[in-house]
Amino acid sequence: MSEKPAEAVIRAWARLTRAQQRAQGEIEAALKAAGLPALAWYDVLLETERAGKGGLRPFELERAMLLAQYNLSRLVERMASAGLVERRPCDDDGRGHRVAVTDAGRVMRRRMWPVYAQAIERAVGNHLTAREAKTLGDLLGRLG
Amino acid sequence: MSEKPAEAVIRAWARLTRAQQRAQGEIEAALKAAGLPALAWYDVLLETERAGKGGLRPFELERAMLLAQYNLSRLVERMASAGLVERRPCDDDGRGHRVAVTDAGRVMRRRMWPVYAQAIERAVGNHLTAREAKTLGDLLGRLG
DNA sequence: TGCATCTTGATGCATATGCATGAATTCGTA
DNA sequence: TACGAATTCATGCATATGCATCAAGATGCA
Repeated sequence: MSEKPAEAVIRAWARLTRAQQRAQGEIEAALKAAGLPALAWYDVLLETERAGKGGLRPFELERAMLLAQYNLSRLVERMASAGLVERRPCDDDGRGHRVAVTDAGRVMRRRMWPVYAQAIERAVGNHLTAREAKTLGDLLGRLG
Repeated sequence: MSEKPAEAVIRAWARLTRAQQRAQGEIEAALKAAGLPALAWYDVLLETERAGKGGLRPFELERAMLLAQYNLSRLVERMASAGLVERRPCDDDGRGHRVAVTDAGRVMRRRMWPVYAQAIERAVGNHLTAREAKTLGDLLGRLG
């Protein structure tokens, strides 16, 4: 394994990056145009909502979001001072804490979703049939 | 058009981002581990080599790389002071200039390629059959 | 031609990221 | 239990990015 990549692999990689950059660019622009926070904030809100009442540990968020530790630490800090999440002491581990979404955070996520969803549709859905979208998702899942 | 995205579309988008981040992370790490410059530098070197003798205009690079204008301006500046590209006055347009690769730049790109190629294979090729890689590339091309 | 407008590119300033490291706590194990 | 190693998270400092704006040259058109 890990020899020279075939042409098709190189092309797939090049287009993967390009497609992602383009789509993300459009989506971020749509959010910003609507006066909403960036995508990363949405992801934190979603993960913390999914985690339920007790929230989750920063290192869990870090893995879920593929974010560097220091990066996540500061993201949470900014979101906390914006009132969208809160840090709570962690009973069973004195080193860390838990990050939980606030009511304002839940409201914000609901406000973001329609804009986000429409942008996804424009950037991705519009270019593919339903069948293609499924195939694409499956293939990308293999890389995950 | 542009209504609510289907589940498959949302999943495709989520995995697109995740797969790209993961692959890019691995590839950047491989380059860094080899003491080589980042991916963006490779792209500039490749584009300027492709452009041939006269190089190309910053705004062309900007579009080819989906990079913001100020961002590209500074990237070129750093690469120029590293001796990998050079800025030349532009005959037919006094506002701008041309960016051309230097010999050192060509050498650097050749040095980067084996590391880059192997990282692509590991991050992408290893997970897909040849047929799948082609399908993935085609589908991603539709988003471009 | 003359002047408003657009294009091209750079840059000051605020913000975000990367890197190295530190501080607190827990874990593994002798 | 005791203590070195590992985990969790924050932070100072350097670098990179985003935003607004500026300067200089091209372009269009009255």
